Amino acid sequence: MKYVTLKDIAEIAGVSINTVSRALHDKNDIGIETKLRIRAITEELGYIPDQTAARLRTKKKQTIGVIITHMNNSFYAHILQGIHDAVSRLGYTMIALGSNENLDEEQRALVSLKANRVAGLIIVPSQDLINSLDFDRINVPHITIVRKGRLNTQSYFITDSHQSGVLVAGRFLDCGRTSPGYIGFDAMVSCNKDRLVGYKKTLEQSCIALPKEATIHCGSDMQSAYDAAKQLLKKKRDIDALFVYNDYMAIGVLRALHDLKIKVPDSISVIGHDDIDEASMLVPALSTVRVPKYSLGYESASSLIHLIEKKDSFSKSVLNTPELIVRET
Amino acid sequence: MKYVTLKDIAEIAGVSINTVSRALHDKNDIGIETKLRIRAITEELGYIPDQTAARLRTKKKQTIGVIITHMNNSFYAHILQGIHDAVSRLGYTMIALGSNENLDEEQRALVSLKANRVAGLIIVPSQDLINSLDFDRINVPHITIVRKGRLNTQSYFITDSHQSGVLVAGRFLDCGRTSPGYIGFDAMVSCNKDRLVGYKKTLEQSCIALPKEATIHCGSDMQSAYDAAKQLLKKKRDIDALFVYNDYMAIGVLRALHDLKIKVPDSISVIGHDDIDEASMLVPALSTVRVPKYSLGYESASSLIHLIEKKDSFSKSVLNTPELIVRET
DNA sequence: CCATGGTACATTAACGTTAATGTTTACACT
DNA sequence: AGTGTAAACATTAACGTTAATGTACCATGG
Repeated sequence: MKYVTLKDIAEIAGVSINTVSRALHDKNDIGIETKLRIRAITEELGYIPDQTAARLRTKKKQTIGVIITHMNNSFYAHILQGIHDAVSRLGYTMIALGSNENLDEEQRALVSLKANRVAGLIIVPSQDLINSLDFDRINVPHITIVRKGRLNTQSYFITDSHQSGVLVAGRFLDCGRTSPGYIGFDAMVSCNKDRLVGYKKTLEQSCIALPKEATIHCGSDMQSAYDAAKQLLKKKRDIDALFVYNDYMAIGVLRALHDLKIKVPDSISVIGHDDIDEASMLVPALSTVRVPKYSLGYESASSLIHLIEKKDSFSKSVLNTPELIVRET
Repeated sequence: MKYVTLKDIAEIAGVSINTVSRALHDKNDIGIETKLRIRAITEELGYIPDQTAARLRTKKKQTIGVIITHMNNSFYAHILQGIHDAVSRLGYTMIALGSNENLDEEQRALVSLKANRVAGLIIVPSQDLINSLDFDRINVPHITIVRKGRLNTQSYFITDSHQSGVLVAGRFLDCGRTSPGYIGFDAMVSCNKDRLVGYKKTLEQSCIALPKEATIHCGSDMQSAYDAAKQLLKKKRDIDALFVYNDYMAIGVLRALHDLKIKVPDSISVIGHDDIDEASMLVPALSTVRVPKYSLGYESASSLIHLIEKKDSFSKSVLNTPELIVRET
């Protein structure tokens, strides 16, 4: 409740506040025995420095803000872990907030993080890219991850979504599937768009069409995906291969197929995206596209901090290469 | 990069810093036209108050720290959402960190949060309760959730784990199961212990034993649960009912049973705990015990803030009643 | 013996706020 | 005219730090 301050320590030690500060920071201009005495008192009182006051003074902010879309998708849990590890290794702390794919919450999160004077931001831009954050005006160092931002101008760390589409299409072609479908997320989201393009083009190179009525875009929760899958397969029963935007949604899709009594993978093959923890444990185990979640977080945070500290005018865009993981679907 | 300050606004408006502050806070002692002029300038410059500086001055900290064990279990995502909503409705912000069920990380998280001068803490105590946080020494208002703390003295918001065990045992008895098993988490964790006691006692009241070799304790990740289930069922093949510590682990257990070619629920019935999003979408859909995740977070955060602001010497302990959700396992 | 320089401190100021206290001006009232 | 008072501002101080600057003391050297 009442925190110990430098002043408390100074009074007990009978020295000035500044001397205590110097003693704790191993600065010069301090006698060895004074230093040890101060250290002992500090230890005893359980002093924990007030980082907020220190930051106010030094103008080094040392906090990285993170805005992700979904707190309940374990895909992001791994990314957060990566960010957290990188950030704390470099002496920073992390504040993570969720936008729930909602522009209002995204804006509120942004304001909250700026009010807390974060040194930089890592953002997964929310669904509505037309109206999403105007990155030019953020005026805090920032990068987007997972998805490109609205203007595609700022730095981003994403995976090669186009390549994901290519991989999945290739797999379906190898299996001799002829009637592919796609269950995607909001059509404007960059990674959704890129995946779809890579998927469709690759299919078309082998003269397999992806008709408009075989693709559907829905919300990013399991239930929406469940509903979308049912709707899609009622409309177009002959689909024998389904690429789903992410594994989380694919869980709903698999359930829908089960309820429709469509056998996976005999009647229909399903491939998700992300390779979340659940994927290998599902029955049947979900085939998917693996992306380096942890390192995506770790590397993006490391780069952001590098940018902040070195003040490079960096505009780095990293494309991680995805990897197809074939399991049972 | 460079944030607008009150000073900037004051210079443009040609007034003192304090006048700007009063204008923005709707204080008295300010002329209406001056106020409007200042507001206009503020708006134009996109001023966002520095909460850290304000908190330093007012000594109102307005941040709640949260330490949870698992970032990647969606059970906690819902709790966090509840905390976040409660906290922000009351004008606070939230910093959430994960301990990964690890004492060191838990300690580091605690220090980090204290260094950021949080007003209060919501903690899911980590696995190793013997050595876990010494809550008496935290000296910041705090409550534990989900699990009791080491000394069981401080305030906590948990669900009635004993009752969970009773419900599951009752269900197994109703189905005529005679050889129950338990796949649990660390034996010292309060909710694990309580669930097991309720489960075992209820079974024994109907003269069904829960032998030692039918219970196993393992790590809280899917893979550990998968391994544990395999091990348990190789050792004791006749188990026909399995209560699993949580749904997340149950996903691994279901997969293990599938790999062992044991039919669910024909040969063995499985009930998890938490009712996470995935539960209803699994094939077969997981029967489970539902707990009010969101409201657990919401209510605990509301209470904590009440405690902080009213300075009640509160020692509130809330037991939420769990609810059995019967699905297909 | 006094200037020089180093050691080990203290003092002061600043970060961006907010709260308490001062100050100026205008105007009403006796 | 002189006093009181209220409105509308400014000034100052404080929150807990850290950085820059100041100072007392002692030892050293020419």
